[in-house]
Amino acid sequence: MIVHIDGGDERGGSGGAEATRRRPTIKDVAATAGVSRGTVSRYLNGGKWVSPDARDSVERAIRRTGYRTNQHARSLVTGRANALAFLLAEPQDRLFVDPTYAPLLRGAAEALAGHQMTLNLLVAGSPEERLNAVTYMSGGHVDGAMLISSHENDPLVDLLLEHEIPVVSCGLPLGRTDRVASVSVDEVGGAREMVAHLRSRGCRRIAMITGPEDQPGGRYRLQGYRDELGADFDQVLVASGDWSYESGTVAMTELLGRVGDIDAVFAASDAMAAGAIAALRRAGRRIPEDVAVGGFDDSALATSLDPTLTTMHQPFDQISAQMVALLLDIIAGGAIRSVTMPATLVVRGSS
Amino acid sequence: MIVHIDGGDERGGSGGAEATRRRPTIKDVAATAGVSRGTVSRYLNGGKWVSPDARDSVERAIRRTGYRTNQHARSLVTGRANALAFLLAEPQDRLFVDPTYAPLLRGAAEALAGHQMTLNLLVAGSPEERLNAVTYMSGGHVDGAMLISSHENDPLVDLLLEHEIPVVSCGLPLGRTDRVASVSVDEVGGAREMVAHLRSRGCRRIAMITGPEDQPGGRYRLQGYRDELGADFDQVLVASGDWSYESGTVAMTELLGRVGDIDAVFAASDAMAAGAIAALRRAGRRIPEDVAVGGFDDSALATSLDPTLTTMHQPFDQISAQMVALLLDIIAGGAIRSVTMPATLVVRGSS
DNA sequence: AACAGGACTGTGCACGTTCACAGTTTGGGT
DNA sequence: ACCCAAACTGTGAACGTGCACAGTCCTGTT
Repeated sequence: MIVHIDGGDERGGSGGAEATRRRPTIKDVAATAGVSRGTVSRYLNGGKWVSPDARDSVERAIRRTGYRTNQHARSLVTGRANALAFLLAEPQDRLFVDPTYAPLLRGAAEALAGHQMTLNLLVAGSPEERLNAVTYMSGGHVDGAMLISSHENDPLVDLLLEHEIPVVSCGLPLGRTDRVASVSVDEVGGAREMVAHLRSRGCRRIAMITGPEDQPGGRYRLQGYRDELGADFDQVLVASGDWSYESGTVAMTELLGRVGDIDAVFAASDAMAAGAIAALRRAGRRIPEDVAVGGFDDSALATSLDPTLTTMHQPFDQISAQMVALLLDIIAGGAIRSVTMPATLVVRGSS
Repeated sequence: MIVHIDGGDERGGSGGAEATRRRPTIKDVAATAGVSRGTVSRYLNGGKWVSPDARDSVERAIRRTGYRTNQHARSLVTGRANALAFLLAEPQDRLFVDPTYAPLLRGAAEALAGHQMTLNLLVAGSPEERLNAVTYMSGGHVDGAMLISSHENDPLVDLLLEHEIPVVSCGLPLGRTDRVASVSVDEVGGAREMVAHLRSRGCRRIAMITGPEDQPGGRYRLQGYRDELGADFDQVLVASGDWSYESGTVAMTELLGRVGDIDAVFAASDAMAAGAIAALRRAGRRIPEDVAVGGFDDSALATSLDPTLTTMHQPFDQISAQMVALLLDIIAGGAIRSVTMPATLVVRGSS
């Protein structure tokens, strides 16, 4: 390791110069604007009950002094943090393997920017991290939490409820549907639509690669597949994965070894669909001529595959916007609500 | 969209019951412990100059009251936020495509947990986001920033310096090496080592797929490649990518079309190496018999490829730990320093 | 016995903001 | 001419913590 030092510090004023310019406070603004603290405060919080004249001079004073409100002081008195947590309940090694987190994160940050709020990313995979995260959140750092990847009976949900932290879940929180708000895509309906689409293409032996049973996407997409197939459902056509590319490859290989006449496969994620495509290629099957492939998510992968992937589009931007809206409403005292949004079929080259 | 409402609010106490239990403050702890606020405060901040007796009763009182320190009040008086920013300077569409961010993020969070500090993730891709992020940071929310993906002449660096926000960059910040601290891997040396390795395998026509020229990893890995090859360097053997799998495929296809006798390729990222492998396969080349492949990063991809990927291991956990250490030192008044760490060759099936 | 100094403890103030409340002005209706 | 509400403004508390300072006690030395 090479350590290499550049320059020193620029501290210590020369003589009596009042070098350390204190950060301007609301008092300074009030003084230079010729009004009182109260008026400035009112201006900062919406401008209700402040005359046009006062408004102008306050604005000028803020510009002149370079004032910026001290969030800590504000939070101390209001009790609000003006921040929400983006809470990832994923074990360490899985962090960000799911390509769906990025658009969710981005959408939430964008939606929040309009409300003068910010996003704090918290990772709570291990029990220790869970505790840290809850301590942090209940410490007043955050007004509420967006729970991103919840598993069935996740102790995190109980901890959040126990500490009375407003929370909205992405996807139905299995087992606790009634106590926490949620925004979810219509998993069952989406899966049914994909299966119906594959059937309309003439496929008759449609396999499925599922996600983990303890997550809503894993459970309900399988349910939709089963519902739509009805009497045609056959357990031998189902293999399970963990959302990842690799697990898609493994599951597809397993399916091909088990069943000879598969003519379509519906994977519960685009990544698994990509893995399945790789396995199908290796087995010499043509896509979509021999086997049609359908995914779920409409992630960036879908268009960069060869062939491009038919998949169910999840409206991530709307989902995150809804999560923010719901959470802010709950924080403001609103009721716990749940919102379901439709997934829409996007037909591409793989079917 | 289906909206569906469950239950109402549980507000409004029944009669005169003092229902809204105020959060316990340091004063309550002091009262139940039978000591003064000062003693409790001293206990909380290291326990220096507090007697064993007092220590015990404070500890008991904290447990009994369920006290948790109010970070906002603390920050207001100390001026410190006890949080660092993880600042991603990536345009929206590229967010988290780079698999190297996750281990960095995780490592930083872990290193920080030991210091009772937390991480705030900020995304600053667009000019608007840059401004928001800087406003947030200079608002006192954060004590310093870890700049993750810096590009040459990124205006973000100037903004940070201008607002006197302590910053440490991951990778040498092109153009401003002297003014901001940084932790970087020895890009040039690492690239040379990989090229030397490929040569030691008997390869003579070693191609390279580079990253963007405006990022240190893009620039210096190419320089190492060029340095090591010396007189054997040939511009026709160089194609450029953008770190992504797809760009690796495209670059490799381009190289194969341009040069016939390539017997090795060094990709500046594992993802591009994976893309290159796909392209080589498609062209009927065997790996490593016909063409050896080397990557850079040693990301999770490397071991899940077929064949497994020879690559340069980046010590992400050490890098993030160093970034945290350097940043905390700067915040404490230390000098601006830069640290370089070695990348180590990991030989696997692709060479 | 007086004293010095270390170990510990308590108190008042400051941090920068919001909020409730009490004023002051204005304008319109009686 | 009077009054009342609406529109605006200023002031004195808090909010919960850390820190400087002034104490008090105890132990060992002169």
